[in-house]
Amino acid sequence: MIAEVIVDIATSETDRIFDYLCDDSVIVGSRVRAPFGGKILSGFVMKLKESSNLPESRLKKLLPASDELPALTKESLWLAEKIVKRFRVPKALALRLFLPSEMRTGKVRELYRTFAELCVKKEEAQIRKTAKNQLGVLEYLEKNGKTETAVLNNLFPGGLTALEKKGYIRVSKEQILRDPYKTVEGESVEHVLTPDQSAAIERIRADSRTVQLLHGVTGSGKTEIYLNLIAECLKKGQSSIFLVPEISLTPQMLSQLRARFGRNAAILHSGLSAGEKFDEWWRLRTGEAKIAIGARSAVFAPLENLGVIILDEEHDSSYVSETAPRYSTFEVARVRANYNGCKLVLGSATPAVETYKRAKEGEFNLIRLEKRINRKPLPEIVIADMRREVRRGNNSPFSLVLKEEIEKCLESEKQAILFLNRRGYSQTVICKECGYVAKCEACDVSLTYHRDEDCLKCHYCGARYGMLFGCPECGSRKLSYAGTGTQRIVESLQKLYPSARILRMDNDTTSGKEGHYKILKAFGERKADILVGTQMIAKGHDFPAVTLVGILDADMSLHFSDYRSGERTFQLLTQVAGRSGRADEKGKVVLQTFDPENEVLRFATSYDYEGFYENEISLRAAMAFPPFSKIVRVLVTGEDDKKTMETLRATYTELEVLYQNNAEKFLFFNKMRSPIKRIQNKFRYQVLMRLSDVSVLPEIYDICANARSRDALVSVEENPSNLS
DNA sequence: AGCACGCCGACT
DNA sequence: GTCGGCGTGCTC
Repeated sequence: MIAEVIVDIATSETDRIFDYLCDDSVIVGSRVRAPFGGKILSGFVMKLKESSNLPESRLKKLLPASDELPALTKESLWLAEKIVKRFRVPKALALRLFLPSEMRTGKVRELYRTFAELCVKKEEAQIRKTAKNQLGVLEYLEKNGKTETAVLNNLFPGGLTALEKKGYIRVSKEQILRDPYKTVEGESVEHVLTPDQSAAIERIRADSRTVQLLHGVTGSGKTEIYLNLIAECLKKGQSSIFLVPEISLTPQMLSQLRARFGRNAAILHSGLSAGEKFDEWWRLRTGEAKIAIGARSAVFAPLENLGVIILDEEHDSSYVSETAPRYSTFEVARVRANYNGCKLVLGSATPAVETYKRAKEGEFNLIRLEKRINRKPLPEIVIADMRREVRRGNNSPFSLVLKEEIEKCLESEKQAILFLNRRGYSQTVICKECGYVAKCEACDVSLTYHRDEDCLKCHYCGARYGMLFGCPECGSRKLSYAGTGTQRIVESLQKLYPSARILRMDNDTTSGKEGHYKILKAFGERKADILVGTQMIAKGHDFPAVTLVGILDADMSLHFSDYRSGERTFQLLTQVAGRSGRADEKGKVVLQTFDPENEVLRFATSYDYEGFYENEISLRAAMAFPPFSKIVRVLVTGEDDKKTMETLRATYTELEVLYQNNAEKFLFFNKMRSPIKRIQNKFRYQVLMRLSDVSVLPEIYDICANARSRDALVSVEENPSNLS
């Protein structure tokens, strides 16, 4: 028997079939070990055949495989092929998406995990009193008996290895599936649907379209609808995928899911250990678990016979992969839904403009949930005009209204969240007296200040503008070139309220997910009165005692140099506002801005999505921004500036032919240096295009796949979220 | 992605 | 005269 194998090296050089001799125990879709160029690599069996074009003497034998069940299903192989075609990525790269990364990097050894147990009495062991970790291990084992080594290594680093060397401990492997949620107690919850929820489910069932969009305000009970749909599938023996933004897999959410579905659900999230992730994946593959819950990558869950796919918080930017293949979770989910003949249910309080447009045009079924379940009003949003504050001589980051509210909050022993809206690294110029923002004359997006060249640039057309020293509108010299950091906010806050307990959370200060979680937990336990942070505090956790949310600089994201900044701001503000007044107390939100007349802010304060959408879509149409066009960036990066430039030139020449033959499909076409010229020692050049017709996209991918060389990488991004 | 093979510059 | 740089090509 001959196996057609793709070796797990993601380069174009090795991206072809290699034939191997094998026996008939090998199955299509399984992972195998293959001798390749003097090394043993893992590979994927794509096909089996009787004979090869090569003489048998030149073929090598596959090593005996251990997979009794192939890692990849028929559907996985089919979907991988689709991804290869769509993004022109090496097959190995597409195939990797379907396996837990831990499986590939060799961190997981099959289905085993290791246990340690004492093989001598604790008294017999001779250990120095100072060896705390070794003593710790001994004590733990005496008390708890046989224990997983991972637990011990975590609690007493190093202790185990030392004891093992001395022979006091026996380590054994056991084939046990890890259950990461053993300790999570599920309290079973009553789930009676409201008439609105039942009606929504009925409408989803009755509609024949694949994609269903649930548009419902925060608290309208979307989650219950999802869970109901999933439960329905489970009853019929069908499987389901439930996709959520990574951040929303909070402990509360996990226990809720656990309570509802028990071991039928496999929950894939970044907090799991390598082994746990693998086992959850394996439970899905074997069919033991029929529900996959997780972030973006869970869309590749190895499930068969799907009954429904749910994509919650559909607008969330984490659903777009930022590394190749740059798939959109929505696109993959829809392809899978079509393959399985099942529904894809999108849900959001603030759908992406593009999604909403397609729903309104009838491509997706649009279902609105207007009422909140508990009938509680949404918190009141007050706009504070920061221009007036500056004119009155208040140069602090806090408006008078906000100060008053903070004082009230502290007096009544409630909690407050102050939200600093700093996005990314780019900075815009804003006049502190009239709210003027420097924009590109051609593109109508905010200009970005570049410190290195001391100029302003438009990231969409590459135009350069000189620095401003006074406001062109009002002549004021009070121009702000940078936002204020959380550090400074905390300092001035502490000065104002010396006795207040303040917590700070941002990317610079908190290391890793653990750190974030710890801070949120401390705040939830009311160990602080005020939490100051960036957008990472916008989502997730419920803080019942929070009655005030202050948005310090609503303008920062509004004037971010991106055509989606209005959309992002509306989504962000809606989300942040939802942090206030979660329990009985009525919440309040103070929104500080230099641009109080701004439409996006106006619509956000009245929770008017429809109004926001109509306004936004007409702006997009006027400027021919997506969804009325597609922005495509071809990025060329390489360590050698000259060679990178040469690759750019070659790529550009090819693309230019395409452009000239299809000029009517292009709204914009040009090459330029990237706004950030060098990242991680790699020089960056780009060809920026805006297409009115995407039919040339496959050719763009082709050109770029052929253009990449040993010296430079050529990648294609569609509607990139960040043009640096 | 590695690794071997191979052709030109700085040494013993 | 040799050692070693890394450009080019191959791996079933």
